[in-house]
Amino acid sequence: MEDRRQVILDAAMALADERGLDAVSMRAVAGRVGVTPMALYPHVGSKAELLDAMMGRLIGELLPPSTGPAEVPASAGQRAEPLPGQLAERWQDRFDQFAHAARNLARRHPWIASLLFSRPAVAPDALRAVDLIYQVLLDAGVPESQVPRLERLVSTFFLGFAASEAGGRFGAGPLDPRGRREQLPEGALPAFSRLVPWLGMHCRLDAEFDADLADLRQMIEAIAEHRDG
Amino acid sequence: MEDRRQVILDAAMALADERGLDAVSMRAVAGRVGVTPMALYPHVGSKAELLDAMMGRLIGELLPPSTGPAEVPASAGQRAEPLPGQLAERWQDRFDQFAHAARNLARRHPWIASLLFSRPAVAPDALRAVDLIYQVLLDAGVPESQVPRLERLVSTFFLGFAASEAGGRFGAGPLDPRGRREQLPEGALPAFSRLVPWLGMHCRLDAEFDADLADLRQMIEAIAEHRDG
DNA sequence: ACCTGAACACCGTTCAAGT
DNA sequence: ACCTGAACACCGTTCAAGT
Repeated sequence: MEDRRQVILDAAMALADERGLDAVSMRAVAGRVGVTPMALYPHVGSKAELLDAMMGRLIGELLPPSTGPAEVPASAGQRAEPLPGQLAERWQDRFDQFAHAARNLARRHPWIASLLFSRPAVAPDALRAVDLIYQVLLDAGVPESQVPRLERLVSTFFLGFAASEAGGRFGAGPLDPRGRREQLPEGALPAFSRLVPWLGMHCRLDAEFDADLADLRQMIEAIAEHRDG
Repeated sequence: MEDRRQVILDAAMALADERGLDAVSMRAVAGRVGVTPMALYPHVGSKAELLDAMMGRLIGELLPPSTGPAEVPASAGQRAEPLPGQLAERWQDRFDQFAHAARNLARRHPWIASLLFSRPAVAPDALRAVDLIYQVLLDAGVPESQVPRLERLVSTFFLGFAASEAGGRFGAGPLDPRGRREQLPEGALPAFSRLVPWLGMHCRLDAEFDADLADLRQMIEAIAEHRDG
């Protein structure tokens, strides 16, 4: 009985991976399963619940193997580079581990970013991910009163980066010939002219992400140092 | 002739403000203008171009009055708290000014965040916004080679925060009774238990945003100080 | 030059009916 | 218990036709 549900989820995720989130319609998913659209409803409730379930599964893949059965594991499909079963000792390494796992996941399943922004991640595994970052921040020495706020800051950046990468916000960039700079009067962009040598750099997003992580770690350390803030 | 286009844009933005981005269909916009759906196409090209134009207008509202005519200004409608015509002297103040203007705009028009993530902001005014942040970072003493990357880091956070606020990601929070913590085994969330006293804080998102800005400013200062990075 | 109307290929979801 | 088929109220967009 739960078997049918997993098959439906598999089909929906495959469809999202292959043809984007817009291609995930109840009709298309049903077609892939080989069934009438209406046959899905008893199993997934509605389209919104289907999307929530897809999100929950992906977040589960992000985490180290659970100690308890939060959700039935994916029946088939590639498990996408989860965190290593053994977490690193240093908080800095755990921070980078999680960040890279999240970004790699988002690159494999680009549709997750827009989903995460559009609905509260209330799946059990989402809470485990939050708890993982909480622990990183506590181990770094961040005062307890600041930990929840910093978790939101950091995960907002991770999500934003993933969404930007997936949605193409970083893609074209200000040097794109279609960037309509010509429509602006001379001198309207004073800072651009000074920075022309550096404006092609964002093609190397891997290096950029690493540098961002280094800056965020430094920020966390600074907050941990003067704990009176 | 351009008059009709502005009327259509007004209708689309009003619809988005009142009933959300999903309510902006070509048919609904046309109905509001008092015309057949197909009458829109000569003026706005397609739905995608209509959404781009809406985004361009909103970004224009964010900026101090342009020195050149980047776009015909909004014909009617509330102009939503743009930056003051006179920009602050200190980069810290300009940083906060811009961040607050962006957040207030996103609260007034919650649909902009999902739009910004889903298509590259290639409107002329978007480049002016990027240039404004470039200038702030340069004035802070950030090395030129790091400025474009830091602009993306900072604006990614701004956008992510706005999207999270608009989409409800911060909303329910981990203390929400529907947050299915009960489904997790005891001890699965070790850090949560230590932080229970602080988990209600995110209801005061205004204060949280200010604290985030302070941390980001500190990060920028740290990068400016050892310029050898 | 500008708009209309019918049409095409889609949506999510309800409801009564089948087996 | 599980699935189907027809229907309802929607989409964006094309195309030929009107004025």
